[in-house]
Amino acid sequence: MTPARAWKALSPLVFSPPIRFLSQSLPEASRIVGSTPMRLSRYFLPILRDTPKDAEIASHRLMLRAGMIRQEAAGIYSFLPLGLRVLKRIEQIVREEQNRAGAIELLMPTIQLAELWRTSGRYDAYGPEMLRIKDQRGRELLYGPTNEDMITDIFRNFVRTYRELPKILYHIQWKFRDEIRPRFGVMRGREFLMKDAYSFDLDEAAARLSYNKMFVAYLRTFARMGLKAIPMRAETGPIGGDLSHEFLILAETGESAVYCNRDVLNLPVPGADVDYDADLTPYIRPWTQFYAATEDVHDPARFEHEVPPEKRLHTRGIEVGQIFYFGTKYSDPMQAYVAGPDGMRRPVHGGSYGVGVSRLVAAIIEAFHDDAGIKWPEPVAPFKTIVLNLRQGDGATDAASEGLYQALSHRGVEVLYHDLDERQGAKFAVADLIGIPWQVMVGPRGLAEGKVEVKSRADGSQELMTPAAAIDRLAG
RNA sequence: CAGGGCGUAGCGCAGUCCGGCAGCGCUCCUGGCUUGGAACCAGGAGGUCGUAGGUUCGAAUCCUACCGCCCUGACCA
Repeated sequence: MTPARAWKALSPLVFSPPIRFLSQSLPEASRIVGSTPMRLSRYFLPILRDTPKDAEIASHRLMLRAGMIRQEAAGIYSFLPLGLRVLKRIEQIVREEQNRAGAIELLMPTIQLAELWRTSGRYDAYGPEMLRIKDQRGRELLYGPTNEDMITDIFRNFVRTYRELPKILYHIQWKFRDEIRPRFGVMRGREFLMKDAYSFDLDEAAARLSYNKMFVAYLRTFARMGLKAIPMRAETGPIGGDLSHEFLILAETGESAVYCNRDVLNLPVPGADVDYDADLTPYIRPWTQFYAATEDVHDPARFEHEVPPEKRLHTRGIEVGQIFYFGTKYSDPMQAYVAGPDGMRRPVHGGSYGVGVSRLVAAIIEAFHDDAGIKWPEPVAPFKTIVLNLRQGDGATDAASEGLYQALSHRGVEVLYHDLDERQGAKFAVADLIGIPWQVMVGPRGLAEGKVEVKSRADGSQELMTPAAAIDRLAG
């Protein structure tokens, strides 16, 4: 049947309902996974009242208590519904900024052939932290700890000429590194979700442009999550040069000691309108002109010479991203060559750019929490608002809460409705623990004046307003 | 991997030294009474004491081996 005949075959009668269905479901479908409104009585949120003894740092403790994760083995976790929502939000921000910078998404498998790693010479070089396995035919496989080898293999199979450059390819995939000692929950798990991008350019000068794109994309990515991530000069390994930076967020519980000039904390982040095809150095230079280094590369003499005493900041940080240029490290042994303008084949210059997506969930909590629980920045929060019915079972309160929940849902607000038959105190505690940015408290006391109370989890400020005003505020 | 510690109910723990009915708090279930920061009262459910072997009339407890998990370090997103 041709498309035209198929069209005619559908009578208006049967055709119109699907159209209406489609138009209604489109906004819904365009949302990210798990982003629908929810009532707690139907959700799966296993809150832990006591602190599990295994959890030492705040983020690990809070993720377990808030029912975000469950440990399956050392360094291996299930993401429960609430945790998955946050993970997906972070992933989506990373994705959007990669796309904005011109990177192209693909998806490589978690399992790789040992043979591939032998062609790059890394199978034996990589240590015991690489999980090596065999299939039933005795074929040697491995659970990928990274994907440079595979992406280089993909690239060399399809790209022959400099005319197709530059290219930045990325994926967001689970990886496994059999760390000697996993710890701190998903902060340093063995299995972890990572965005890794790989750039391909004809020479070092071009590679530097790709590097700059990722540099700017990372500034934007972390800023969108509410984080102040500081690029710090990092060790470049055997390649040398100045093209490697680690992005760290400052936190007392961080694993690295850091030294920097306080002024980097107030530098501007490029806006969404940044032109990635233009010269990006004006955006980058301010970030690299100030001293900022982790202990590995810290130079005390330089630090004291370049940074006035009152500007010196020595604290700890959590690495959430890393970018570096590695030249022809993989393209040489794997013969990933392209023809240049002169017709001569030469190895492409590569770089790789990682973001620890699952680690960011924990890192954000380290940056945003208090004694009562998590304080999610809105862009990564599992829900934007939580409606607390303070007198469950009371007709007027139930009706007002339900109405608020429905109205917020219809306005597209991601709302969690706490409709369990619990006392207010318990509901407040849960709301604070799971860190939803806005709490709307609906109780007899406020309703007597026709008001509900909107509370900010971030700063604790509260405001009485009519339900209609609350809806406008939260939907705005 | 080295050093240290821990495996007893869903969670947190006592009991192990000195072998003798498997306990406490929270959670959970039922009912009552309550209602602005994890109330209270009453009743109830829930455990192959990490696994295997050994000693013993008898093992959570003593012995041996193994497994798992956590902490510190070196390593790492």
